[in-house]
Amino acid sequence: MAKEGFFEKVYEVAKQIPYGKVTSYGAIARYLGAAGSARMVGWAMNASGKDLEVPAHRVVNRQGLLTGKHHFKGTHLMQQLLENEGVEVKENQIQGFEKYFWDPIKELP
DNA sequence: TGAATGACTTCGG
DNA sequence: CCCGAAGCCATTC
Repeated sequence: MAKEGFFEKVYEVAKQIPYGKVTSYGAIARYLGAAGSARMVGWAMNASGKDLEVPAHRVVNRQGLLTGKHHFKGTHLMQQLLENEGVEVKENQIQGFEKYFWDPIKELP
């Protein structure tokens, strides 16, 4: 089995995302020290949904676009989850993304 | 061992 | 301003 060190870190950060907040793959990757490995963050999310319960719906790309939505169970499940948390989303894109953006590098120690 | 993939990001035309 | 291509790193076949 492969090492889950990287994934484990991603899970930790994703779980620490506060309610009604969102972050980007690049931000998490950079926080983990793996700047440039933004794809791996998404990869970790893919694995997270299989075993752990990680709020992957709170993780979006740099544009605040729900790119990972295509990998969710439902079509609008990810969007509904965000809206349920008070995040305004339209056309798979978060409205006022900067307002809901939560940077682990700035928020987490 | 090497090649391919991927829920991103950035630069160039 | 909009679209396309390359780069990145870790995991998987």
